[in-house]
Amino acid sequence: MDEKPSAAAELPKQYSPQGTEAKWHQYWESQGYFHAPPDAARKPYTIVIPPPNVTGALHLGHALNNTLQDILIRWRRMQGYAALWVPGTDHAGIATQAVVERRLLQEEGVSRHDLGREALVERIWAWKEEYERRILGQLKQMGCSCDWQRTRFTLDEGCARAVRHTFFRFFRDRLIYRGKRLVNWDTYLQTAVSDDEVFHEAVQGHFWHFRYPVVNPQPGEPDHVSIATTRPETMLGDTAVAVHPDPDAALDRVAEELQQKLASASAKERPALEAQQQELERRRKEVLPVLRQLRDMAAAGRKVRLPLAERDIPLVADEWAKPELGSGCVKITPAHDPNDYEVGLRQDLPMVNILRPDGTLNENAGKFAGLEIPAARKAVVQALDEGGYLLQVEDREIDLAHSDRSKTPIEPYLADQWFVKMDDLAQSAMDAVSDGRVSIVPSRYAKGYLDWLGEKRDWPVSRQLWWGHQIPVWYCPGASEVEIEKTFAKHDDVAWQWDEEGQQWLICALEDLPADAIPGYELRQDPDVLDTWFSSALWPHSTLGWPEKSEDLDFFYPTSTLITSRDIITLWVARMVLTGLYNVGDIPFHEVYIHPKILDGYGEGMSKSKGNGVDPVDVIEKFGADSLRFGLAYLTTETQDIRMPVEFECPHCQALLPQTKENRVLPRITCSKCGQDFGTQWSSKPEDRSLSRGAVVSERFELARNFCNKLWNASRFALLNLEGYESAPVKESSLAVEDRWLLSRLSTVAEGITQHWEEYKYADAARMLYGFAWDEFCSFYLEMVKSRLQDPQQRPVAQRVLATALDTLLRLLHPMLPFLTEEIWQRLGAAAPQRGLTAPAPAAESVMIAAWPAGELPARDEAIEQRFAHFQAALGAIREIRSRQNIPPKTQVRFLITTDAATADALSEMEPYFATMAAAEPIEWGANLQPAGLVASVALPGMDVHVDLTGLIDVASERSRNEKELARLQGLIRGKEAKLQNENFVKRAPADVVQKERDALAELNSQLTTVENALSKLAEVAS
RNA sequence: ACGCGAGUAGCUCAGCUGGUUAGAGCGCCACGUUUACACCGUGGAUGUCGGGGGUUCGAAUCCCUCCUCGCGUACCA
Repeated sequence: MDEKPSAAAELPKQYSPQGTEAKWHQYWESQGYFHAPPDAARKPYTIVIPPPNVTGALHLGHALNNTLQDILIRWRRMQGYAALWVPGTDHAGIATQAVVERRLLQEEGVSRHDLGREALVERIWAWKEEYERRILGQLKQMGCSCDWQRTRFTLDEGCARAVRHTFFRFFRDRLIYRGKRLVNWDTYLQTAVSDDEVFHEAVQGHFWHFRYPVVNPQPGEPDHVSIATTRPETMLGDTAVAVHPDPDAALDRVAEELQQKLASASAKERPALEAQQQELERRRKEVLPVLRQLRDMAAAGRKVRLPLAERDIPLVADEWAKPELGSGCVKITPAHDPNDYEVGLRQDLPMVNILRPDGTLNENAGKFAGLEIPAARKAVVQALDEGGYLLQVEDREIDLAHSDRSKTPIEPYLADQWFVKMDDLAQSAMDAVSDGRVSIVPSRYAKGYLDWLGEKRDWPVSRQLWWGHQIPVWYCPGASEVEIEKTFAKHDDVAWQWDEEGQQWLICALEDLPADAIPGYELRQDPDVLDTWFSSALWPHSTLGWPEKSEDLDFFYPTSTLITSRDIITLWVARMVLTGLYNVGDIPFHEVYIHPKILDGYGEGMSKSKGNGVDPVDVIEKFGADSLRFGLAYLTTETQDIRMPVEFECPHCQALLPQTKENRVLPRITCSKCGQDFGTQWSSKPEDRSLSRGAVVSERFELARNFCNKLWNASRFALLNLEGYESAPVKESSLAVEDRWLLSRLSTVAEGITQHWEEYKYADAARMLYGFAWDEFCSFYLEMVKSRLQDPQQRPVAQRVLATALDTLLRLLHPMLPFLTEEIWQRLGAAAPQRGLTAPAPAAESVMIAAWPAGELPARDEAIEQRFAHFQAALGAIREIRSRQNIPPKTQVRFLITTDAATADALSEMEPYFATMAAAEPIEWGANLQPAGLVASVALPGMDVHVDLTGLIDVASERSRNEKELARLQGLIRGKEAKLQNENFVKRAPADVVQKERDALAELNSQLTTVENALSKLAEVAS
């Protein structure tokens, strides 16, 4: 016969995600499912993507972040919300410029200054185009259901307008100001960076002790002061030496604190504290008198001689000098140290800057001018030594500040910068979280947010870069206020302030001003750009149309949830809250969910520079996007970061080679299996680059891949058995036990998953679906429905339930496994276009827009679930006996179950399934039955299962098993008895708990009897 | 130094509003090709729940303390 193969028959045995994924993404896009216009008939659900930096391609951290967002968006969309997910990318000012500059230098030997501003920015735009395309492509490959029509970029026109308006409003409201401040200076990139762009790293350094001579020492006075530093070259910028104004009181306070500590110290801590105490006493005797003298000398306006610079600098009395440390005196370099800067302000000291922006010393450094810092350091130390000023050098580990972007040491540097005043803005953002308008999940992260904002440190927003939003301020030194007013009187989009420090007008405008805007003067725009977080801070409202009036903004703002990682809670989340409140008058989002970080197998964060980063596309190619998504969701628990051991996959033989700290940065690796070489991301030489590249993957996605395959095959089974399917309402009475059980379980699971999504319990949801689909749907339901599908009488109902159950399961799985579920949904649609039990209806054209399961199936039926549990237990017992007795799978066994009448009744209905699932047939079931002949037994709560072993028994193994079981039960019984004999327990524990223990004991005793009986029977046989 | 998190089976992790006989996946052992699936099936072994103290009738779960690891923040003349 020439049969036409059905769609189902073509299904391969293994699910292969390659090919199907791109197809469905295209389909969804062509159907317009991703687009979410405002829709008054629906409730809004909005997420704005944390825009990935266009510095490079996405890694697994992004994959996690975006998977979690897509799961929520798909789920809410199915629930009927107008679910909008706004995609986009971030220009990442300093980071991107640094990457491109480095590239230029490496490949063309060209610096930004060689190229010029315009050309460099052009190059960065080209880079941005390339990586934006790559990033958006990656997101699509992952299945992200963003509204792609709304794709935004923090440097696009809309964002530029939002930035302009915000800056202008800040300026007008005097929330933004310009001033000389000590900033973190990156001498490599030649820009200021914020505290948050700085990381600290311990390096080996030295601690130098110098002496500064006292000018004209009087008899009895010290002739020098001793100071110490880790950065000797800064002494050229010293403008004072400080001593504590009341060293006696300060030392007393320290002594008192020490005393307190000692009082509560453990024996182990005591010696160290006592040593400190002794040191303090020594200080009192030896150092304190000198400090008193110096304090008095400071009060008298005395000076010390600064060597090399040959300047006289004052002794000042300031609390910053700690009498308990070092010599008790400290050099003050206001222009190059944050603490000294504060002292400088307090004491009204001159601030001598000794650096040029490029990190070389300037003319203030005298003969050291032009040297780079390391060279200057050496030269200064040598000169001091030669002059007899060097007292001592110690080796010391120094926690040195580095720029996050250039990885070079940060120099504190005095520069003109723009700042945003944080007082009220920060307070508003704190209030929003304190009063619960914005809630942070998990809540423990709220503390860091509040602490950080609580410091209310002004936000330095200017960067000496070329890639970013240029500061919309024009300088005009000469004009009078009258002239300015005359020019701009009719413009409410221009505001101005007098800059006292710079002796010039600062003119801020919404639209660019021409250089000749004020007749007779030349305006010059500030060349700096804004901190990249300035535009990111506006992201939730700028992407929805602000500052224009916009339907989108009205409908979708505030957004629902922000999903991000913990390291940008302050940098980004806090600032979005404050700008949202300031610009729009409302919070930007109701909830912030903070997800775990992905670490490698050694517990280290993933990064490009470490070489342990994983490209999600590698994972997708090996395991499929659904496996990537499910695997990540499965690992997203509330407290644990995600440990992800990383492997290279040999491109020749597919062997997985564990990544170690050593091999992960090699340009070429030899496969230990096949002996062939392959390349890595570090390959740069032509001979390495020509090798095939080994993908970097992790075996932690195998669980998800296997799960997908399992689902695929379960569906394959269903589809193979849906031939001749016809939809019709199914009467409840025609349902089989397993149908009712499965439907009850589906209802329970649907509720559970909904709850988990509401609470961001990704791992719980994934585990629940994994367990349900594998252990219940596949291992039990499908096995049980097999025989009914063979029976023409029962087949139609079985098919209808099967189609409906699979339909529901697919919808529950879809947010996590969009591609696989769509693939099956479409095939299911071909085989069973109308589905449903009470009122079959045409299935949705795509699972993506199908309704989220809620209340459509019969509610949970505890009785049937209980009954089923008995069946599963009995079946398990028989299988266990078969296995331990080594009974061949095809050999039929007979069994007997003693249990109460109700359970026996329920079990007897399941008779056929014992035959198909355990090759076992019942002898009898009921109360008070005694097994005749030789049996193997398992005692279960509420029932004993005996399998007739005539002619089969392996006595020895049966005996040892039973003896083990006997001992186990006896142990449990002893524990329970002890508990129940404890009067306190019986008296104080709640009655139901006590009763539960009594019941459990009775149950255990009955199990024990069964085992004892079995053993005595075995003894008879043996003798 | 302070704050947060973690320490549960060989590995990676659930469980922690106190009351089960402490679970899962991988790995391991045995059996198995039963017509959806070997990316599979059936069964099994494996844990003084980091150490010590306390609260309680009862602690993996609460409190104190110590140890180890990770992260964050601060300071370091």
